[in-house]
Order: sequence, then structure tokens, then C-alpha cells
Amino acid sequence: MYYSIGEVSNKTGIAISTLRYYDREGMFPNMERSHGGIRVFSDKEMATLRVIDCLKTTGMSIKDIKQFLHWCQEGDPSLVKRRDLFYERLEEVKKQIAALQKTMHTLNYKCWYYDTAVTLGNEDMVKNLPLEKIPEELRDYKI
Amino acid sequence: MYYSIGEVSNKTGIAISTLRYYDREGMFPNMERSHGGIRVFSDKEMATLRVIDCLKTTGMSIKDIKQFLHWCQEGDPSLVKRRDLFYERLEEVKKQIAALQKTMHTLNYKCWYYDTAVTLGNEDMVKNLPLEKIPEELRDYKI
DNA sequence: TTAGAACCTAAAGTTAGCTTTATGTCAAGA
DNA sequence: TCTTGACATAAAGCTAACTTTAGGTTCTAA
Repeated sequence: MYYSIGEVSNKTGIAISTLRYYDREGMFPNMERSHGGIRVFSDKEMATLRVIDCLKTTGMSIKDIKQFLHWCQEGDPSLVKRRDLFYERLEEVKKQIAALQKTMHTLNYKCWYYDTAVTLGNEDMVKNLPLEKIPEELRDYKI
Repeated sequence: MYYSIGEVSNKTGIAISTLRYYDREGMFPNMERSHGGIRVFSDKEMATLRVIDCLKTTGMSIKDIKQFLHWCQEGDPSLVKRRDLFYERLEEVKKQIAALQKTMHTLNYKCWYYDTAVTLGNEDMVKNLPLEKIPEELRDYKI
């Protein structure tokens, strides 16, 4: 299947200007063009966009994603580098999830804090509540 | 306890220039200064830094965090707004965790993919592997 | 009292990741 | 064939979140 830039934009929700920017950055090596110079996206480029999305979510920069995509072009000699990269990204994502989970606990504490304050109509009373009045599971996340 | 900007930077790992930038942005309303004009961070500012870190992790912009900190200054009338903000951030963080977990599955697929390719010394063989040769728990995350 | 480390400000600079603008070409239907 | 909407490029512009620079002031320990 082949797609115009507008179709790709509609299917993925990625802005046309962004797709052109990615192309300019070399994220679609050997993407085809029509005789008149118009970009022709194939399923290969669609797959690339999914990889870009995945790696972007892990916090990788466009520059580094581009590097990875070029390793893909090199074929088998870069297999180990590419494998190592995914293991690194996996570790990174685990760290990010852990950080978010910690943050989630803090947010739960804050939700309890403000719920209580709104109920009492007064923040100071919550501020001065003794520790044992804070729900046990939230105590450690007081901030 | 009181701290100089350098001490705060050491304790938190936040660059001095960043602390000054936050101050310039108004994130530390009524922070004290020494007679000579030198910033004096108290435990209140340290707590603010923890809140900033929490909200930044949820993806909030500095501008919006500043807004929240100003609501804090307003006292009880803004309690509901502040509570609602934390519930929003909680939802946001849940979404982020879900996205990261999905990404983690994809990364696990890729790790398996490249492990196999490295073992075989050949990517094409993995590419053409029938679906049932992909570990069951990874099949849905093929990309 | 003096050296130098640590602090201060204002303003300019940096980087990533796009988006916008200006101008022009291509392609498909009436 | 003509129109018009979708495409093209190059270059400039934008925003967030800092960081750097330049030049000066304050504080502390010898």
C-alpha cells in the first residue's frame, strides 16, 4: 500500500509539517517519490513511524532515533548495537515508570490532602493534622 | 533551617542557574534575602522544590506550576482549584504509565527480535519467522 | 583588612522539535 | 484546458526551559 503525506498525516495524527521535517532529517532513507517529486509513503515508512513513536516515548531524541534508523540501513553488522540500544531503552522506561509511580503516590497524598481541606473548608487544619490522621498508605508520601 | 543557593543546588542536584531562573519566574514568592541581597532558602522553599519536581514529572509546564504556586499563595479560596489540579495530574500520570507500559511491551518484542537475530547472525531470518515462532506474550507487540 | 569564593543581575545565547511563511509545482476532476 | 486542492522547497520563526556571559557585590576566613 502507498500513501500520500496527507493520508499518512490523517492516519497517524502526525502533522504534515512534522512528517516533512522527519524526512528532511533523514528518518525515511530511500523513501520513494512520484515522477513529479511527490513523497510516496509505503508500509515500510509506516513501520518506521511506529518505531519512531516507540523510541520517542522512551525519551530518545530525534537525532538518536535517526542514528538508530541508519544502523538499520547498515544491515546485520549493526545488529548488536541495535540490540543493546533496545535493552538500554527498556531500562530507561523501567526507570521512568518507577518515577511516575512514585509521583502517583505523591499525587494521591495531595488529592487526599486537598479533599480533606475542601471538606473542612480550611487548609491549616489539614496542615497541622498529626501524622496518624493521614491514611497509612499515604504517610510516606507527605511532601 | 536556612540554605544558600549553593547548598540547595548540592542537596537537590538542581543547577544554581536553574534555581535563579525559578526565582526569576516567581516560583518562590516571598523568599527571603540577606541584608546584602543574597537568597535565603528555607524549608518552605525546599518543599516548593519538591512540589515543582512532582508536577514537572507529571508533564506540567513551568508556567502552569507557577500558576499553581500562586494559587497556594491565595489561601483557602483556591482550595477547590488546587484539588482539581491534582486529580487532573493523577489522570495524566495514569495515562503516561499506560503508554510507557505499552512501549515496554514493544521494547520486549524488539529485545527478543534482536536477541534472536544476533544469535542467528542474520536479521532476515527473524523477519520471516512465522508468527507462532514469536513468544506468545510478545506476538501482539510485533511492530 | 584583604583575598577569593560565592553570591548577584540583566541580557543574550542555546537546543530541541517543530511550525509558519513565501513562493512555486503537480495532479485530478469539470 | 483550466482550476483548485494537495503537494513541494528553503528559510525564517517559535516556544520552553534552561545556561552562559559580563560585570559587579557580598561574605568569610586568614
